[in-house]
Amino acid sequence: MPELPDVAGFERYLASTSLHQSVRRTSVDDDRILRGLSPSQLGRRLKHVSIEATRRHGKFLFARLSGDGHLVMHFGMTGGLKYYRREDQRPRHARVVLHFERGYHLAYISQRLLGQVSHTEDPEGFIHDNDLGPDALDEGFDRPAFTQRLQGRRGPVKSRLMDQSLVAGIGNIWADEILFQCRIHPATPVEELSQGEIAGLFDCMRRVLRRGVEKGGEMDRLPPRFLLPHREGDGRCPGCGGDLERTTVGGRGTWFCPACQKEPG
DNA sequence: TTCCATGTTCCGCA
DNA sequence: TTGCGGAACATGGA
Repeated sequence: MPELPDVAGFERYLASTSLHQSVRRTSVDDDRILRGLSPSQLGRRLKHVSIEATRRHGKFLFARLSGDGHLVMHFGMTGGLKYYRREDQRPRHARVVLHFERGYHLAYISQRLLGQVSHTEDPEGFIHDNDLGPDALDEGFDRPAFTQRLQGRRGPVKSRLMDQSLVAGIGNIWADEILFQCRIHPATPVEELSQGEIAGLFDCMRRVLRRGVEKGGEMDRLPPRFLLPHREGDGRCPGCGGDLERTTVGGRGTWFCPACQKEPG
């Protein structure tokens, strides 16, 4: 689930449940989820410390600590957060759990272990070191900046949209939605897009992701004119009513409307 | 049983 | 040297 809209939902969830609560202890269920620090190092970082603020960049979620630095979370292909009271409410695949002084718990969930939990002193440095482009919804990110970052790039537009070093936050699901709303075929080579199409793509990206964030990433709450509710549903294009098609672009399963999104060339 | 999955990284090739 | 495509990774559901 976790692309930009979902992680934005996790950020709100984290901020509404877990701020300003001192951590009594931390448990790590599977240390393969940790990057660059051991379970005991994480435990020391978090002991008697609270989360004071949250921040998201692309698919990464940062939690600023009252001690030093920030807790960093990435959710891989499956994952999320759950705040709970009783131990029998502990979710399956909880890999890291913060146990708060007042008796509540916050679980970081990652079924396939493709996510990561780490620590950084400096989110800006972390973003740079991980070669992340600007967040797709960053206020300061605009059409000219997007166009410039696309300059000289090649390959299917969908693959470039999912390239985190170009723009951070878009994954396989929302890339399909953006391209559908923009009426661009996902396999279109990015070097074949006109300036106007690139500008339109940027606008679609912002509009679609903002709507996704509003809905907290929940597909069934999206407007019916969106592609996402139809790909697992009736399989029909909400624009023309024709059958949606599934293909592979850049090795990833891709849904599109063959009538509305014209084949390149 | 086999295939597929909303992500990232690493390796080979152009 | 740089950038792109595909495989690998780990787990579980259809």
